[in-house]
Amino acid sequence: MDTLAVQQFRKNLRKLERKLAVQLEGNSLCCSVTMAQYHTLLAIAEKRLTTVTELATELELDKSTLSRTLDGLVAVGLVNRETNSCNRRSQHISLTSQGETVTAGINEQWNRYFESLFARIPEPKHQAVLEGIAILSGTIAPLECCYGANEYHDGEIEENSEKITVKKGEGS
Amino acid sequence: MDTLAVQQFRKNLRKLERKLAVQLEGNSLCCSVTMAQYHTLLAIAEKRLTTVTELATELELDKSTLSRTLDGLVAVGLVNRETNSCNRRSQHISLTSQGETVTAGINEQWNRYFESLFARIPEPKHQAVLEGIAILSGTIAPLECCYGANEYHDGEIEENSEKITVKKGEGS
DNA sequence: TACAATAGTTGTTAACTACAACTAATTGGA
DNA sequence: TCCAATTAGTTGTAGTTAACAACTATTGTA
Repeated sequence: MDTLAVQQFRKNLRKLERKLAVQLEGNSLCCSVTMAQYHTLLAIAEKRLTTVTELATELELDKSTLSRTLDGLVAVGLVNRETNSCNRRSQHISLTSQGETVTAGINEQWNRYFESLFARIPEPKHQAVLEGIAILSGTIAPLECCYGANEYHDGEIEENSEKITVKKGEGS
Repeated sequence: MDTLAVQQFRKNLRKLERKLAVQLEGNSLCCSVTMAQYHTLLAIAEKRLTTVTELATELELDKSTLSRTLDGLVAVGLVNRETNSCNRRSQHISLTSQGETVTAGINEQWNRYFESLFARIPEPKHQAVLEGIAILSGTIAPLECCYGANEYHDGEIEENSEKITVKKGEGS
């Protein structure tokens, strides 16, 4: 795997990443659920009956983050959150019937979207797209902190600032 | 393209999306730039000399969002932001030499990461991954609002709430 | 019983984003 | 020439997503 191919791959992945984030996620609100809610609904639909901790592990999010996402979904009646009577610390999380309807609807919409997307890709290339995403999604592992080498900024950035960000709305 | 294949594809893409967002982006901070800054630096590096509007178009972000991302990068000396003397409304945006160093370093790190990632994928599958991402990143188009059909929630969600979210830190 | 572990929530902070309203500069007519 | 429209960018504000730390409540264990 030569560096040039990796460079081009990174560029494409970056583009894909931005498109997923900006073009698709940006529009998710119009379907009445936010992207976090969408991911959560689909994860619950898959498990059918689950817990906060299990969902957080599945989605690789902090329990607190998930707890609040569930707050929203429970508040609008898409998710049930019932104390487990066998272990009153834990909760049964499941979709309400309305939640199932909405999740099914969202699924249908996205299926249509991706069907129309594949319709714009030449038939012989379909397999590469399907397989490529499957392999990649199964292979990506957490990036270790400053993977490989980080010498370049130890003496260059740190001396200018503790943190490369700037408080908003406080300057001047 | 049958629906079952699309379902599986969506599931994988969703997994990839989460991994990119949570596992990789979540760790980007430790490399001294945030993910938004990283995307912006790379876009500037590609253009070499650009403007706020051009960058915003390229990254598909609002000008105001980009303006603030640039604030941060300028504040730490990675980006130059100079008024264009020919048109004093616009600005020349470019990397400082330090910005180039940092960007090159980030590139190197990510190249190493992806090289190690490809090392974990069987050789004959490399082409499918490269091609699949390239095709997909070139094909994804904006999702039209409630693409296809949205009948299912017009009478089901709206009657329960104006918005499927809940104000945080204000309830009871 | 006291202590540790587990499950989940709340307080707080921060990054990222868009939209609306704004300033400043430029362009194009009347 | 002067005024309106356009263009470039910034600032105010608010919403979504997320993590970390500290907390309550419950269960398990020595």
